Formats: sequence, structure tokens, C-alpha cells
Amino acid sequence: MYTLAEENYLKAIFKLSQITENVSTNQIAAELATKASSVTDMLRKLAEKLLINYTRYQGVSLTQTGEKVAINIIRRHRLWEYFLVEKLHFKWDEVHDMAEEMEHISSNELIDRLDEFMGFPSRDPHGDPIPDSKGNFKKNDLKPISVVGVNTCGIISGVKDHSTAFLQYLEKHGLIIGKKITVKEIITYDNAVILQMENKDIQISRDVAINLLIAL
Amino acid sequence: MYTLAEENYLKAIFKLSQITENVSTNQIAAELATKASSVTDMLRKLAEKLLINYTRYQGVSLTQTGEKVAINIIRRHRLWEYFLVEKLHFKWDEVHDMAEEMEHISSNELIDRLDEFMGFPSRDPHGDPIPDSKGNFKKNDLKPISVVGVNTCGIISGVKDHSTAFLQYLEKHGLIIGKKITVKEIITYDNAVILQMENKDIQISRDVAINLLIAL
DNA sequence: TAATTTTTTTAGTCTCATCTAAAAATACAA
DNA sequence: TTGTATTTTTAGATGAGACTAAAAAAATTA
Ligand SMILES: [Mn+2]
Ligand SMILES: [Mn+2]
Ligand SMILES: [Mn+2]
Ligand SMILES: [Mn+2]
Repeated sequence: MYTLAEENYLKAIFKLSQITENVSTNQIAAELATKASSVTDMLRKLAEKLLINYTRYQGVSLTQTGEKVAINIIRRHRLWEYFLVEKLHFKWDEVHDMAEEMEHISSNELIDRLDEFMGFPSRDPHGDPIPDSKGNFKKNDLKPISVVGVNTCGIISGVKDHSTAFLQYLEKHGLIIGKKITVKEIITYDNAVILQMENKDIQISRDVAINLLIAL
Repeated sequence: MYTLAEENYLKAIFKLSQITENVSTNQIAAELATKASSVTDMLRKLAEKLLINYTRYQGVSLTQTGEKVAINIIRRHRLWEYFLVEKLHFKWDEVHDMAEEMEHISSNELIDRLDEFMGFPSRDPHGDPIPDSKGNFKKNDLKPISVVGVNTCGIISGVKDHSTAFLQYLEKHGLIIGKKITVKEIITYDNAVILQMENKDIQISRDVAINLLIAL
């Protein structure tokens, strides 16, 4: 239906749309590690196909069709990640790149059966919500640890940074999804945060606190 | 590692090599539903990469590397087909096209884990042997019904034609893998074959007899 | 063996997705 | 508001993989 490149652009635009209303050429270029001129080319093609709203120099937004396609790709990505972790026992930091390939397998019947096979999971291994077959999914109501106050109690439920390095860091320190933590202290000097988890204190930097999400 | 097109060419050449020693440009073109001139272009590239032995006008054969790559793609294809049938409950005539896409997912770690997850199956849903992670697999010792004599007894174990139409025909008439059949009579006029299966007589045409394989 | 047919290769185009370099539009600051 | 910096688009090129048409080689037939 859509080419690999088109799907990747739609996914990138969707992701960036969560942060800013109108997405700029340069933002997309950065997200996809490509050049602005290449982006402009593709934007014309996507606009032609009515997948995005685009007037030159004005940035882009997804049309309803474009958004539907993007959400479907995200659904596939997250379901495959869930499969890789839950059924094939990969670690959560190992699955993203494989899912980047698998998300482009085109059959929706396949993805619906996979969903059923796994019991319709609602979140992927990184805590991100999995859209259902109609494209509905709850927006994440999770908060970065960096924005909550001292004595806040919550459950580790997601990450903002999906890099292998960050996921491995969390794993190593036992900061994994499902664990209950309490914010004990915020160091005023460097905004480091001291957490209590299972009666142990763990200090994390501000960078980590920004990227680690909890459910209150 | 290799492009989609390269992988598909290697797979096609491997398949054709089972029948003829040296594979011709036209044979490959027919197999891949493309033009001879396109094949020639690709053959030069594959020879360049030392995946095939090629001198112009002389046809091609796979190098050891080329064969290894081809067998690996076949392994992936058949394991995914097995997964689709055994885990996601697709029918045997529905899985080929999906597997054509899935076989290009590049991770070997993934495919090895999938293999383990399914208990190291030895044959795919169509009775074709699945190469192990080292590329070893038994050659099919199955015989088309068309070549065995009257009173031969055997178990339906594979198909030569993998088309949806043929698989659906077999399904409809209960001629599925694992069933025990006996050749009752071969009609001299048109080489149709009358089989006995579970105390019922079934007549199949010569075309069907050629494409339906049994283990003796 | 010579003529004809078939197969294969070459030459030249096309589309898709990328790039660099240069031009145009927009944003920001003095 | 005018000049500079930044962003975005255009122009032109490239490589992969496909195509058509024509040339060359090989195979077949007379
Ligand atoms: Mn991911
Ligand atoms: Mn994820
Ligand atoms: Mn198949
Ligand atoms: Mn098969």
C-alpha cells in the first residue's frame, strides 16, 4: 500500500506532532537522520497522496488518513515488540530495531491475529500504549519523575528515551516497569533525585529523571 | 546485509538449481515475473558480490556463500509459515504471501528464537523441510503420486504446486498432510488416479497426481 | 554449412529515494 | 526597518532496480 519510506515519514511526523502542532522540515530531517531537501521531496509526494497537509514554508500536519496510517504502523511496531519480549524472551533493550523492520509487514489480518494470540496487550515493553485494531488508544498519562515533588509515590510505567543505553542503565539498576518508587529528595544543586525502591535508596541524575515515567 | 531484490534472486536461483545444474536468464525471469534484461543486470551485481558464478551467455550457479544465503532465506520463510499456521491458526493456503515479506526480516537471532519457541519443527505446513540454523536439511524423499504404481500405499506429505488454488482444492477434498492413501487404479485413458482414503474412493486428475507428494 | 530462430546482453529511459550546492523565503536583531 | 542568519525549497546528480528496443551470441533447422 505505502512504501517503506512513506511509512517511516508518516510515523516520524506523527511522533513530532505530539510535541508541536505544525511539524517543520528540519525536525523531520533530524528525526529520520536525513537531509532537509530529501524531506521536502517526500512531503510533496505525501501531500499529493492526501496523507499530509502541506503548504511550502509552513510546516506539515497529518490528514485523518495520514494519522490512521501512522497509528497503524505504531500498532504493528508495539505488538511486535511485545511479541519479541513476551514470547521470544528478548530483553526490552533488544527489540526496537527488529520491530522497525517488522512494522512494515503489510497484512492487517496478521497483526490482528498476533494481537489475539497475545491476549490483546495494552502496553508494549516500554510502557507505551498499543492502539487497538480500530486505532483507539489511551494517551499516556504518565509523568516524568523530574516534574513530581518530594514524597510522591508511583509505579515505574514507561520511558521517554528508548535508546538501548538508557534501557540498559535502568535494567542494571533495577528500575524496571512495575516497580514502586517514592521520591525521597531532590538535590537543589544539580536536580539529581533520590528514590526509595524496596527499602533501598537510589540516586538518579536529572537526565534520568526526565526520561523515566511513573504512574501516580 | 543484502537487499530485498538480491535475496529474491538468490532464492529463485536456488530453487531453479534443484532442477537444472546451470540456471538460465530466462528461467530466472519467468520465476520472478520480470524481464530477461533486468535479470542480466542483477546477475552482474550478484557475481560482483561473489554470490553466483556467472559468465555471460553461460547461465549461473550459486557460490557456497550464495547458497548459504539462499538456504537461510528459505529457513526464514518456512519457519514463518509454520508460525502463521501453528500459532496464529492461518490456513496453509493463506500463509505464503505473508512469509514472502517476513523472510526478509534480517535478524538471525530472531529466527533462531522463533525456531526454539516452536520446538524446532522439521517441516513447514506444506511438507517442505526446514533448514536448521546451520543450514542443514534433509532433501525431500517424497514422490509424486503420478510416479507410483497401483496398490502403493503412502502418507500425504507434501505438494509440488504451492498455489492457493491447488491447496484449496486439496483442502476441500480432504487431501491434507498426514492422511494415509492407497493408489487403487490408474486410468489408462487420461492417467487419472483413483485413491482410497479412509474407505472412500477419490479420483484425482493427472495434474493433481503430479503435484501431490507422498511418503512411502 | 548456411539460414533462421531463440536467448542473452547492451543501450538508453524511468521512478524512487537519496544527496550536495545554490537560490529563495522567512525569522530575528540591530 | 533594514540587514543578517536560519530555514526551506529548487536544481541537478546518483544509485538501485525496473522497463523497452535493438544488437549480439548461441542454438536449431534446413
Ligand atoms: Mn520501539
Ligand atoms: Mn516500544
Ligand atoms: Mn511459501
Ligand atoms: Mn511452504
